[in-house]
Amino acid sequence: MVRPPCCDKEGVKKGPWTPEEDIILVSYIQEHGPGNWKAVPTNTGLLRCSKSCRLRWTNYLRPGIKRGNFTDQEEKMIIHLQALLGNRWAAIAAYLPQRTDNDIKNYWNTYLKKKLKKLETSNCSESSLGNEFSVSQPIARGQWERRLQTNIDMAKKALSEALSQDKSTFNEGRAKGSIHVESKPTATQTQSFCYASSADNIARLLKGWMKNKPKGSHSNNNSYVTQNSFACDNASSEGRAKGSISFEIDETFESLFGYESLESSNSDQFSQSVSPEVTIFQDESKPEIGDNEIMHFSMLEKWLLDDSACQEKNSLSEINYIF
DNA sequence: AAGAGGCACAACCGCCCCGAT
DNA sequence: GATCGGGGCGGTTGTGCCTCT
Repeated sequence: MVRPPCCDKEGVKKGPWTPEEDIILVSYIQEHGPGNWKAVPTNTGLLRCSKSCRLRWTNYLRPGIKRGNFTDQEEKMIIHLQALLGNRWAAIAAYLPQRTDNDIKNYWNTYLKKKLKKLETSNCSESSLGNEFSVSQPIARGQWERRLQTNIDMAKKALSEALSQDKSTFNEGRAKGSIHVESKPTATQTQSFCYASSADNIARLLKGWMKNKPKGSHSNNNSYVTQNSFACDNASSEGRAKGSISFEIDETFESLFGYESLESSNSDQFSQSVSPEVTIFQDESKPEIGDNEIMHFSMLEKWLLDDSACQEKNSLSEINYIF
């Protein structure tokens, strides 16, 4: 028996999300928390299927997401982890806080895969890419995996400990679903911060949208797209002068979400500034990461990078394992 | 200036897993 | 234990932008 689609094909809107839709979705999630996606289109009036709503949230609207501009370290981690784990993007994303599996997947498919293939073909001439990737000693794959597993086990253990502590300290104020907080902010604190963090993402989208808008889009026109806005704004948000348009939008969102300033909308700053006090969304963005977990991930990352430093020469042989 | 081709990325599709009943 | 449904995941597609000729 063929399973029916998650929603009716008719009356379901497809294609790029509009800022208006984003706002509706975020507002709803602010109020009800993520989860129960089936109910989202019904309760919000969005003409989107539940799955589309979930993806939009998890990949783009969720707070604390960093987009574009992969660093060298991240790139190396992706290469290592892909060699280790294969195309298990969700697993890889778990090691790269603030990155989504979709983002990593896209980055791999559009850039890294080609880069590595180039490397592979040019590798005959050895060291064509400096010392970054070259084949010399065969890697002790089993050892590598054992070390990874050990760290994963440690992380899991830390997580379960953290969670058990949470349960003892966290109480009824919790919304349904997967939401939980580590410390217990006041309702006002939580509420306003959640708005801020999500509004932040949307504001960045809108700013990017407004940049593109003069090309002929109107506010009621659905032809606009929101892509690239994060990357652009991450790069440009700091030290940016307030133009009239962005200022208007800021004001709009300030009034709409009660958010003080959107000008500090750098993801890194965001995560740094909030990491000790985890909000429901912060937590939801990486459900399995607690403070201890973060510590272990940092450790793991350090280990990966340290390891990459001494084993980069071997990475191609790992990569060849995949190709 | 215009068209072709490539690139980047958001979003969709279909399968699978897992918890609830 | 079987069935159902929601959600997660990976693969793929569609589309706008950019660069080259």
